[in-house]
Amino acid sequence: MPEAEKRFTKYLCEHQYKLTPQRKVILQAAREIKGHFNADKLYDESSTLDKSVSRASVYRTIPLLVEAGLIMETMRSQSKTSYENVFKGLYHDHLICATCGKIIEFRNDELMRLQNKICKPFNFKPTEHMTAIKGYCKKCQSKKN
Amino acid sequence: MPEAEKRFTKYLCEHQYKLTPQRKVILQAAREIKGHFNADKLYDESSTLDKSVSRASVYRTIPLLVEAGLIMETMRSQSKTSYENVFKGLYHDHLICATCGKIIEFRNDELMRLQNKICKPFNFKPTEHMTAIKGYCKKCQSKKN
DNA sequence: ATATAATTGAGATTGAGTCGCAATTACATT
DNA sequence: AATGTAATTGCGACTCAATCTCAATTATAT
Ligand SMILES: [Mn+2]
Ligand SMILES: [Mn+2]
Ligand SMILES: [Zn+2]
Ligand SMILES: [Zn+2]
Repeated sequence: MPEAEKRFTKYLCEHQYKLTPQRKVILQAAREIKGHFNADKLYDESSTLDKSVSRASVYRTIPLLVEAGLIMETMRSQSKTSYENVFKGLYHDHLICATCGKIIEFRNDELMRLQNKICKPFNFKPTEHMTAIKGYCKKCQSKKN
Repeated sequence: MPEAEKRFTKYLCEHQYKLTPQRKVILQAAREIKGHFNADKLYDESSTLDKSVSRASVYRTIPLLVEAGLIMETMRSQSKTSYENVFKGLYHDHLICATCGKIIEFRNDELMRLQNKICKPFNFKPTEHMTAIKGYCKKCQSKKN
C-alpha cells in the first residue's frame, strides 16, 4: 500500500471515518495529478478512474485530504480554490507575478520553522501555511521600461 | 482634502474614471472602518453615510480602491473576501482558525526580512507579502475533545 | 448475520460576486 | 450656460463554486 494511502487510512480510522471505494479513487486521482488543481479537475480525474464517483463526494473528500496532510490549499484564482499534492518533504510556497501571472515555486525550511514558531505564543495549532509573495518577475521588470 | 481622497482622485483621473459621489462615500466608509471588512460590511457602512449607494457600486469600487493602493485584500475566510485599509507602516499577517473563523494578527519582522531574501535568487521584485496560517485557535482545540 | 452510524449520488439550494440595461451624470468642449 | 458623450448608476436577474437534503446504500463492529 502506498505511503499516501496508508496515511489516509490512518487518518480516517482515527476520526471514525470509513475507507470507502470513492475516497480511495479520489485520493488516487489527486496523487496522479501533477501540479495545481481545483475541485473540478479532481472530479474529472476521479471520474476517469471510476465514473460513478460524484461531484459531491469530491467536494466532501477534499477537506479530508487537506486534514490528513495529503493535499493543501495553495491559492484562489479565477474564483476557484486551487490545491496541490503534498509529497513528503515537498512543501513549498509561491511567488506570483502581478503582470504575467507567472508562478515561481520555492521551498524554504527557515520560513516553515519561523511560521511554526510564530504560532506558539498564541497557542495556535497550525495546519497549513500559505505564503504568497506578489511582485514582478525578471521578465516583467525589464519590460516595464 | 485628506491624503487618501487625494490619492483616489489622482488614480481615477489617470485612468479616465469619474469621481462620483458614490465613490467618495465608499472611500470614506472604507477609511472609517477599523480592522477587516468584507463587501457586505463596506456596503452597510456606505449605506449609513448615504443610503442611495448600491451594493453593485460597492462591488465595482472595491477593485478601484485596491488598484489605488488604499485597501488591500487580506484573506478569504468563511467564503468571503476580506479587505483592510492600507496605512503606511502597519504591515502584519494573519492566523486564521478553520473552525470559528477567528483571526489573530501578528507582526514579525524576521518573516518580512526572510521573504525579501527569498526573492533575490529569482530576481523577483516583491511588492506584497501575504502569509496566512490556517489551523485551530486555543478555544477550538479544547472544544475538539 | 445483524445493527447502526457513516456515506453515497442526485439534484436542489445557497450566496458571494457579476452582468445587462435603461436612466442618469461627470466632465470636456463649445 | 448649453451640449455631447462616454462613464456610471441602481436594480434585478444571473452565474456558478460550494454546500446541503434525503432516501438508499454500505463499511465496520459486535
Ligand atoms: Mn505549487
Ligand atoms: Mn489584519
Ligand atoms: Zn511576469
Ligand atoms: Zn477557533
